[in-house]
Amino acid sequence: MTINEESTLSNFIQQAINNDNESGRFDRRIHTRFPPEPNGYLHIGHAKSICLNFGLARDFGGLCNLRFDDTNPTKESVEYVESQKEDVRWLGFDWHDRELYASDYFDELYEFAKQLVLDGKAYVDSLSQDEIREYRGTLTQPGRESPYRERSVEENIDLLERMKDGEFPDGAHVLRAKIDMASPNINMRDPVMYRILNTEHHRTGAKWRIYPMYDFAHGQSDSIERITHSICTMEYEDHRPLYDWFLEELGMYQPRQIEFARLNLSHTVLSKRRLLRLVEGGYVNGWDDPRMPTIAGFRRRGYTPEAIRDFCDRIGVAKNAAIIDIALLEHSLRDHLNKTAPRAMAVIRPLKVVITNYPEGETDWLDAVNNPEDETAGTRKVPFSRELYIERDDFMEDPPRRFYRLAPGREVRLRYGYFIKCEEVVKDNDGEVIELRCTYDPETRGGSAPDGRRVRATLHWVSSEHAIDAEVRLYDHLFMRWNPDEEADDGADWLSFLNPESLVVVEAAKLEPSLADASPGSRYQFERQGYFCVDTRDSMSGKPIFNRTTTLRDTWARVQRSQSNR
RNA sequence: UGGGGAUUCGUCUAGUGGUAGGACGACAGACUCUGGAUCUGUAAGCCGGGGUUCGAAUCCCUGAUCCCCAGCCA
Repeated sequence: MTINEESTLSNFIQQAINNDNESGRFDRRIHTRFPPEPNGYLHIGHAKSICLNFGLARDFGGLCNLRFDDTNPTKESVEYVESQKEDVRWLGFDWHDRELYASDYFDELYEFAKQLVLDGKAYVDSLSQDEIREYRGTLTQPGRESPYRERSVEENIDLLERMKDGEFPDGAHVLRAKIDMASPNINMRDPVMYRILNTEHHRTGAKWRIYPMYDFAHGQSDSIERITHSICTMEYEDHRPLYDWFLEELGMYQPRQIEFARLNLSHTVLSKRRLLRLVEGGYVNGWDDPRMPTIAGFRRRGYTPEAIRDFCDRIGVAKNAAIIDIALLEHSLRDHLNKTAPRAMAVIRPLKVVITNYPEGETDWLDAVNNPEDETAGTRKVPFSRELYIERDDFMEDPPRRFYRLAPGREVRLRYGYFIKCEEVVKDNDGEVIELRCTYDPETRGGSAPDGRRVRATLHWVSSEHAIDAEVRLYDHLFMRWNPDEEADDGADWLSFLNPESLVVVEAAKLEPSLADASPGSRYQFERQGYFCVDTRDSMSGKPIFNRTTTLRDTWARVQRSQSNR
């Protein structure tokens, strides 16, 4: 896949690394890490970080660790660890033997904490949670020092050990760094290093009763792993002075933290809280619902890792809050699927067509190209017979200007088949068109006329006798709004912007018979309609279910839109 | 007069004192047995105001707007 060399080679993080290489700051060594907290499913925003961190390591000939930031056992689980590993792997990245955990360093971290206490740089605070908040001050007012701030080293060590040994209930004490309660940066106002959590950890079991906070664990973990560039999102910029402070006070090797803007995607939400609400509120069917912006959701929807990686390369890396048009993701998707997905014919909303001059009971097996973008994909046979289905949308009794599909008296081509002409329209008592009676030209077999006659349209079709039935799930954007997070003028909230048509189920689509044994997860282009994949969860042999990954670009739809706007 | 960060086509993004470029999207056309793909072209931008300079997106001053921070979450 071609990547945009220009943009991938000129983002500010690459420049920073180049500078560090020139100055020899890290001995020209590059070592990054992707540090998810195993408390949920990875989403497209994480994909940006994964591609960035693993990509940098790849491009600069360095390494990238997978490190789980598992410092809060109340929210984390092995299930999440497993799903996150699967997602990183699926995206195409390999951490080799460096599957690491912040919890691997709990012993060392505890020793670091004791060292700071011994140095008079940390103390045990026994204020309640509310009191600590009160003492912290506000954004505009400095905080006040805790009455416990000047406890003796001996008392602090004693209390800390007893905290570790499980002598106290949750919240009784915390260990705090002694920095500056008047700092304009709230993170420096004696931040909490350890809190008591009488909870078992998914990896360390019942060993610990106290767990380190992010700020006390992350930098030291980076340092222990000899990370050179610790890349994180903008909200951690205010934490960088603290990151550096711990490492300096501890006299440890110091990586460089660099912040970039997290990804926002149009027509969806990416905050963990909102994603969780969608799942728990039943607005979608689980974390891997094909409408979810999770890696698992995209995978089930039929997206390819190549498409997501290409997207991450295209969006660039910068520091300003941006909302990327989801159309860009869809562009990367179509770009890859166009080259790789075999074509097939499927009629989603069938309209019966009888070829009146075609012999009854006869079947003609026609040659169809599997992928015009890939000669090696070969050809297949599709059956033609007297009774067919075409798409309802491909016929109009009273066609408007620029509609050049089938209409009474008009001739069109059936793809890889024959030219047919509509002779008669059959309706039911309600005036609904239920059948078309057409004639075919035997001379046009394969799709071209010996007399050089041309037709304006080519339609997809299936033979009714040979077609297989399938359920088709038509997915669309989850939200109707560019930015659902932005409150509406009338105060309506983000959930009210859910797209009621984000999933439309069609029970009885008609597929060409070659699709009968399509395996779960396999992707196709249904010609003239879009890319579809066999659902990996609900599809069963004999009763296939296809998910629409995305539509094809639709010029006719655009024409219709511009006509109705007039 | 709390701290931190940001602002370049509709949306992203390059630019590092010397012709504002690319991508997506939009529009127009060519081609086409997918109204797909492909190809060609068009429109579209430096947050505002001052200043420095032969020359400013870039340097200086000033203002505006947006984002993040007051978890014993990460």
